[in-house]
Amino acid sequence: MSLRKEILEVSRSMLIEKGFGKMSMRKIAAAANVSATSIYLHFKNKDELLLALMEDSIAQLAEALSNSINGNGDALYKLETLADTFLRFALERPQEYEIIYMVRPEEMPKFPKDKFQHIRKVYEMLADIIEEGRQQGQLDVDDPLVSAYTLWAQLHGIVSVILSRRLDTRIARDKFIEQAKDQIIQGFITQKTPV
Amino acid sequence: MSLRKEILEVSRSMLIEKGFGKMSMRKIAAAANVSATSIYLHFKNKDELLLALMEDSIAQLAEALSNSINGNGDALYKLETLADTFLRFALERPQEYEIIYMVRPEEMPKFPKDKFQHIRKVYEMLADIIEEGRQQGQLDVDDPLVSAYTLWAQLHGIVSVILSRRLDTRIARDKFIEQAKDQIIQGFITQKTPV
Amino acid sequence: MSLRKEILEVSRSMLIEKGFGKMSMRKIAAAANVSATSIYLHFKNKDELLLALMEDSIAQLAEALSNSINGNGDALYKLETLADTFLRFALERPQEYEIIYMVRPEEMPKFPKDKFQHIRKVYEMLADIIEEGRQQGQLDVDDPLVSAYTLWAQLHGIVSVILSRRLDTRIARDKFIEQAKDQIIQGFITQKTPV
Amino acid sequence: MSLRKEILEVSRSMLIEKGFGKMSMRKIAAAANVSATSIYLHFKNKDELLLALMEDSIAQLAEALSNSINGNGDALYKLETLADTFLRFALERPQEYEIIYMVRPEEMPKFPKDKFQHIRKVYEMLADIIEEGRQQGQLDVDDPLVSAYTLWAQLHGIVSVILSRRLDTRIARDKFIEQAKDQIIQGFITQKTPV
DNA sequence: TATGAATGAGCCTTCATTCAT
DNA sequence: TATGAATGAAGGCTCATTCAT
Repeated sequence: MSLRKEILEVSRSMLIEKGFGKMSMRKIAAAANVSATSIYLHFKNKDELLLALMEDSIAQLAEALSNSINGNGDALYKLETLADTFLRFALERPQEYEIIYMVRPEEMPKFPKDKFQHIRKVYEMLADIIEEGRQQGQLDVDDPLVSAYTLWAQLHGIVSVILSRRLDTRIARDKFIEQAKDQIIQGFITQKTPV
Repeated sequence: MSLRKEILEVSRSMLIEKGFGKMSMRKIAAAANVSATSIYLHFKNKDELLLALMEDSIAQLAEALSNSINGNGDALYKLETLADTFLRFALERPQEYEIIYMVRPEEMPKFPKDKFQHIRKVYEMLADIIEEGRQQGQLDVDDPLVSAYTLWAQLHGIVSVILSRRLDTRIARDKFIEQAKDQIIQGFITQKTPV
Repeated sequence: MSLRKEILEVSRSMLIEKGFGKMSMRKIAAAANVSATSIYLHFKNKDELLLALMEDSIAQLAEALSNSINGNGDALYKLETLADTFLRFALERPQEYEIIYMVRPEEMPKFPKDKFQHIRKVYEMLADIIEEGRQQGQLDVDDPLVSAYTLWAQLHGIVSVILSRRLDTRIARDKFIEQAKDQIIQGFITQKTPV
Repeated sequence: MSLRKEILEVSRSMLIEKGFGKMSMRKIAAAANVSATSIYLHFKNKDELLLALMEDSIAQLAEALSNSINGNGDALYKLETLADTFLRFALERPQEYEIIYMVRPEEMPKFPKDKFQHIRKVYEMLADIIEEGRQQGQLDVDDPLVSAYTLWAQLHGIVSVILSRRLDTRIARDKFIEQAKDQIIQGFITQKTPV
């Protein structure tokens, strides 16, 4: 494996296990069995390394979502599939997922916007499907792009509560996820007789 | 103002602005115009300081939510009010809100569980209202406590996307919030003719 | 118990258990359930506190030695008794004993010489007994005062090896002590036929 | 000179002059004209630095003792030579010597036992010589290994009193040493007519 | 592409001591 | 006699980064 990849992999684990503050160049170097200096041959500095990790994670999530809808089914079915995929990705590969949200907002400006094009594409894919559902009368939404964001946000909320371990110990994780997913989707569906 | 309060206030800003890792006792001391040592007269160490901040924030959110429903209205109305209050609190006082989620999960064990009783009470209040709505046939939920958590989680997702500045610049914040809120509530409502 | 005594007692334990470096005024205060400031009402500073501890210990050792020889027996017997007492005191009350040697030499000048008069008296008592033995032909020594110091020094060596845990684990402590004591005394005794 | 050696040398002085507690990494760095950080390139931490100093000192003492007996003479002569060498080493190079006893017993467990093998070898050399003297009828000892330890302990006592400046100002240092040495050796010698 | 040596800045924390009460 | 609040100094240590090789 190339050193670059090795560094990324080691960093990813460390980032998740110890948090950004305790992910140190030294420790990464030690874990990758190279000198600390060597990291700088591949990444300009710690921020760039983090950015590379983010890009990677975003790309993977995007790919997972894309792959999961292979043309089959109507808009609602696709939406459910996407929600499923999103939740599964986030919960099965928390490392990848969490990194996307790891950069603190006030540090975001440091990160070049064009790196987030990938994620925009995902939103647009979501918006397209929602728009499709709207036209078919299945979904009751106002603005599809906004809805894409609300959908993602709600799913992120579910994931976030679990990954940050704020879920009550009295509550079964799977039940929580199922119920949440149903409610979220329900919020998008056209009601026959509006309340 | 007491030094203790001054420290808490200064820390709170710093915690939000720079994150826990970069919130340093020295900087807090400097900002509060006291010696670094003095902080230790009021807080045993950095962790305890963070804990005090968390407790504070949780208490304030709990109070805001409690105050907002003053007996008026039916369950659905109360639920909408609570969602409103939650979002307003989080977005108007992001400092208070964010601190609640600032402790990274892997560091959670450091923090005594009993400090989170406060937050449990909030969940139980939510659950009670949801149960009330269920009995009145307004809300269609399975397990009220679980629903309390899914509600909170979805609201948190909305807040989280905004505060972490992941919202697309093309999207109007207010529109996003309104639409999100409607969808979330919609997910709880009993459908006349189930789809 | 007077606070002064309480402080002394607490300090003594702490001094032995943690060493001078880690015996802190704060910790002493905490252990004695008083404020750190209060210590300064009884002792000018940390050095004075240590000095008080030393004086105390020296006085106790001196007393133990004095008491042990109550006129009975000849000089050799007295010498053996003193050696016994010395070793027993040091090994049974290592706290008291070690403090006597705890002040580092380069810090000795800080400590007023007249505080060590007590210990001089002990040496003089030893010298007197040795002189008595010399006159009776039992002991073969050159200068009694010098001999008092060599005796003490050798005994101290034995104690020191034990207390500093440098004794080989293969060696039985009691055997070591017995053999050492015999050899030391033997070094003082007049040989019938000098070698 | 290599920085490692420079650090060791500077530390050694500081350790003796100020004691372990007041020997600070920063001060060592300053005295060696390097940054404090640089020390950590050569020694993992303060304890390891102390350990390196100890090992060094032990090795040097062991070597001095080994070298001093070059096969010549009988056991008694060798024993006297060793005592001489021991005392001279300790008093001429007090820094090297004192470090051997500088680690406080309660901190000993931190230090790996196998580092003290060197010193065991010295004891065994002593024991061999004593055993030789016993077989030749020159020395009257019970257990040679125990005797090796008592010999060392007695010599250490002499050194200790001098280095810790507890020797009475009325007493000539050289006289004290000579007399002590004679008495110690005397304690080992077979008495023609036992008393 | 890789490294060892080096560093300045910064970290959390503890300390002995003082001062006003 | 006692204290709570405060502090300057210092401690061990880790960090991201650079430079010469």
